[in-house]
Amino acid sequence: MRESLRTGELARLAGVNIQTLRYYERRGLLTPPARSHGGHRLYPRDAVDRVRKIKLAQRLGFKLDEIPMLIDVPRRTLPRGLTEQFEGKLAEIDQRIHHLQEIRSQLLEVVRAGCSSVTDCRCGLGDLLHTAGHHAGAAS
Amino acid sequence: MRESLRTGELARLAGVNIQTLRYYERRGLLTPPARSHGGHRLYPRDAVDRVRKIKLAQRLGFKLDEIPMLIDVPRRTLPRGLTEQFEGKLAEIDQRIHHLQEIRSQLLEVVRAGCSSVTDCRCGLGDLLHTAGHHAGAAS
DNA sequence: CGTAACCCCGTACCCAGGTACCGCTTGCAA
DNA sequence: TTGCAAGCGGTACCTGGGTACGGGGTTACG
Repeated sequence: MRESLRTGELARLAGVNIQTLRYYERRGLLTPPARSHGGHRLYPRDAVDRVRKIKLAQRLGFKLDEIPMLIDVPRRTLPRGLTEQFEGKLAEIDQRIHHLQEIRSQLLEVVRAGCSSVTDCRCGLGDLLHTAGHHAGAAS
Repeated sequence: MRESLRTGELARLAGVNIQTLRYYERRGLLTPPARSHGGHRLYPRDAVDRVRKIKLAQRLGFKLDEIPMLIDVPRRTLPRGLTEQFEGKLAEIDQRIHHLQEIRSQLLEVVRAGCSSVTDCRCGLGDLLHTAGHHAGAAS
């Protein structure tokens, strides 16, 4: 087992696309690795870990730009804000859920009103969607 | 009251940016309006309605590309699929809510474990986020 | 007729998170 | 030594919904 990984190996092990690794490097999420004398990237083995952590943080809803703050913790600059990061994100997610639920209930209202026919439409929102059709013959 | 609106007036009345109107026109959401002899757009008054309907459909979670199918109902081609459109979108929204809820519960787990300190971290997911810090001294 | 405000068009840019293509090297094996 | 996959860098493109800029033409009002 070599002590360094090449792009393709890292990509396979971490479950991402090769291009993605280069993209992360451009974005500053991965430090530029050593190179072979031919210029090929030679990743340390724990790069797998790092990429997986990135992916995990992503699945938890963090944006790429937010991730370094989470995982580049120097173990000394003790991040008092770490829990706050998570709590903030939690609040963010809650808000998004809430927003979607509002949309959901409005949609449900439309569906329940059952405006399957445009000429026989009696739901409030759906009505709004059709008024021009009903009232403005020469529209557009 | 003139019977046609200029771009800026329509934009103000419908609550969108002027550029947005041109963008909608490019996207086929607004039919190209008449022009003054100098080339300025002259929108019919009911264009306000149309733009507002577009915005409403958008708030209900529809993409711009999906909106013409909803509001360009010729009142004759009776859209058997109209309710289906809404139901489909509802299912889509439900799925997104569900996905966010999964994220939420994982985040909650992390927060509850309270890994405010990296050296005193005992949560499962948070642990994953820190293992490199704990175990791989020379990482990155 | 002057001039301010408005509008024209095309193009480029923004966010996020990648993906694809190109022509050229490198590494490794037979 | 040659063959060829895999990797290289750079750039362009994708989705989605716009926004901004620049350099000009038009309109309305006085």
